[in-house]
Amino acid sequence: MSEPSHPHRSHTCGELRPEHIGQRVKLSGWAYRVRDQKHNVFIDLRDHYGVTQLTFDDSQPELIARAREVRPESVLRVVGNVVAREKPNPKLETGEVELRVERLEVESPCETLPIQVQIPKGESDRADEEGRLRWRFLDLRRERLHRNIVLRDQVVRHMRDHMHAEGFVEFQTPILTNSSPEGARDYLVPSRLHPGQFYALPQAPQQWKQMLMASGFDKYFQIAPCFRDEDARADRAPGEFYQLDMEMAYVTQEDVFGVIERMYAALPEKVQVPGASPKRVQQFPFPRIPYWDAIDRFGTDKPELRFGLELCDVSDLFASSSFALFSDAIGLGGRVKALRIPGGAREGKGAVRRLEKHVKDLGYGGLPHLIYGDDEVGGSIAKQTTPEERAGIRERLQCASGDLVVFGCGSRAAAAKVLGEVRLEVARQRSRGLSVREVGEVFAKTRQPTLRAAIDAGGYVKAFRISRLALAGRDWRSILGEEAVRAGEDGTAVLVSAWEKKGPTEGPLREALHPKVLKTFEKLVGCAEGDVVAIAAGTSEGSSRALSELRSRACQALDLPDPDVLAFCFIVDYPFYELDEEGQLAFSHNPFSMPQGGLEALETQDPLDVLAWQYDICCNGVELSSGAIRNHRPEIMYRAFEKVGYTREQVDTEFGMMIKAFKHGAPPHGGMAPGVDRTVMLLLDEPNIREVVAFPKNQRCQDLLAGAPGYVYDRQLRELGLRIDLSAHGTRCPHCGTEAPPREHVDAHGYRRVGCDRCIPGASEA
RNA sequence: GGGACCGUAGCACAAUUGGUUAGUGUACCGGACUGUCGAUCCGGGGGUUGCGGGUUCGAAUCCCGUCGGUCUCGCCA
Repeated sequence: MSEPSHPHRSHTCGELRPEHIGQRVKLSGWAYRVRDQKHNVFIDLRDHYGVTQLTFDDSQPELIARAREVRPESVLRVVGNVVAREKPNPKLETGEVELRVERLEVESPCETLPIQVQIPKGESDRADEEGRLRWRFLDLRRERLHRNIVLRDQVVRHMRDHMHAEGFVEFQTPILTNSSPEGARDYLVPSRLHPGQFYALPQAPQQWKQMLMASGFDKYFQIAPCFRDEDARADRAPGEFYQLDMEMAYVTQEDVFGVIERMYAALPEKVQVPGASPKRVQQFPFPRIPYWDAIDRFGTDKPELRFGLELCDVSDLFASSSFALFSDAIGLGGRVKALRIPGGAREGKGAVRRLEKHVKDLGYGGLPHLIYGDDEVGGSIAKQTTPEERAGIRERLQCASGDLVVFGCGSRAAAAKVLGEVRLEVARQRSRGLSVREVGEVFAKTRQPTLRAAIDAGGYVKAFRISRLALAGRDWRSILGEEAVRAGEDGTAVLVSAWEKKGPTEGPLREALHPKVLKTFEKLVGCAEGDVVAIAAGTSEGSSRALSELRSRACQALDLPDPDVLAFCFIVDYPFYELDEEGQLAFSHNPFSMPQGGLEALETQDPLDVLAWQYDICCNGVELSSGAIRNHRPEIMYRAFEKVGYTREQVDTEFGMMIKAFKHGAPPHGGMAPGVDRTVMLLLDEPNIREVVAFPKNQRCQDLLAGAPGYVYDRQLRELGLRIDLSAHGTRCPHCGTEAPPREHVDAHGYRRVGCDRCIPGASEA
């Protein structure tokens, strides 16, 4: 048989199927797992496309000897024959065949791995954040991260396709530009040709897209890098991130919403996460919620709409109350708001304390609450309130026995905000366990017949847990469906059981779960007494789909956020101004948005009542973007800025480019800029933005792989006319923290560095 | 800049809550094994418990400082 002629491969590692049996093929890839049985050696060869099992036997002693020497993550090139497997592996796409190797070359051997690409049993792929960043190219080989980056491409591609299909033109705008009017700190780039002057990296291409509108391009978009020197969050990358930046001329905000909601509504079907349950959009068109409505109902301007538990205004019940905390707040023009947590009292005193601790950790004073029993009412403010007031609350909120009612008071926003935090915390606590986990290991040897058949055919067992569903006196069987054992149409088996101290109550799951592995399972899934647990076995997709269906049913019945649902909304009618900490009038959002009512509103209304054509898009409690219909009228802009203390001259100098453009025929225009990274996080259920970025920075904005930021050569600084002066940065060495004033040094390589004498040895003083 | 939690072998985690020689898994090295597939079994090497100081007869454990990590408030569209 002739050898495949391509120097590296004839097929990929995800390609071989039974129809290739008998062919002679060449594969290249990484040695993923090596299973050495001396007389038989198996190597799983992995590339971007999949995994193929290579086999070696002792008919060729020299070959198998070399196969046994192969170290994980070495790059191999092999030639061999595709044969059918004696025992297929349903977990691999190529699992029906294997490659009987006849030639093996180690193209690029791998040293001992600093982090393992194959995740060891019982370990998390999230462990050792620093090591992951330092060895990012290895981390990126791991299944989940590799998959995330590929899915990110699908998201970005969908965004591009959608925007083009809607008639938008893609642009690239300057990266070296000047400081823009957004509020964050700038990254500055010193200019060599103009010593002492600086470029700024764009915080967003805001000014440029408005220039393009003034230039007549009508519909602009860009997958735009944005640079902001601000501190990180779990969902906010430090330094840089990407937005789908878009802007349109001659539009209302509804025109902008249409483009964006069509893009997001189509996204879940364009991006399928392998092995995960599909996402669906809760409501289309997306609800438009006025800013103050969102605050009043959810206590936040980024409401989580996947479950109810809305806040209720009870100010009228306490207007003349003898309970001073509430009546004083109302007397000062504020509100008293209440949130009913159904069954909240049945979850024990610990649950109330946890909620109280949560709000205290966030800086609130405490959490006044009432506990409604069959007849009596308890709780922290039971003694300070009258029976009439407590009955009024019971009636207003339709309280049942076992409900917990928590209160917030203060200004309209403050009263709602604390309850908004409680609302989210309740949902967080109650939805613990809802995420689907792979638990195949526990059931590897089960003899439960339905499960056994499904595992053998599909290879996967997954599980989720509903916290305390069986405790709350609810009929969990009717919520989830009658039978404890089900076989789905595609051969997927589903087992459901409530949980007691000793384990599952239902026979089938008890039978499937060997007593020896019960503890392992309980630890893995987090089962506790009163929980209800569902497991499904079959293919990766089949088991996910079956569980997803069950879970959605439970979430609906229990008022929990369904992990498979995307609840988008637009928040509209933001206030144009607000008062800052010193009580001064300030722009509440973007100073370049158009006030509703235009110049007349600015002249005649109380500034705090003026609304802006300013909006946000949120999903599942996460802000994806804000945007606005812009203010393209210089006279309105001067007046708007005047109110916050800017003179005409200041506006002209600071925003010269914009004002100039708007004085030469600018179209009405508006847009928004949804975050690309956050969109991907949402779709992939990733809790941290680093999981969807190929080369992220750590919290302190360092790239541990590239070693950025770093010192530069002394001559570079001289060319730029710069000196380093750390006198305003304390008297500690930035490396070791010792109390030794850092000094500038030029080290042996010519780098200009800062540190104490101990940290930069051998350096000569600059 | 503030707060919370964390830091033990390359990596993940233990250490009966202050008590003998700091353990287990994985990775690494060696051995056994003819169909494995997260292989299994046996053996071996590997530790300044982040660093500095303090309390104590005795510190991985308690206290202070510091460095590093994650989350969070401030900040941020």
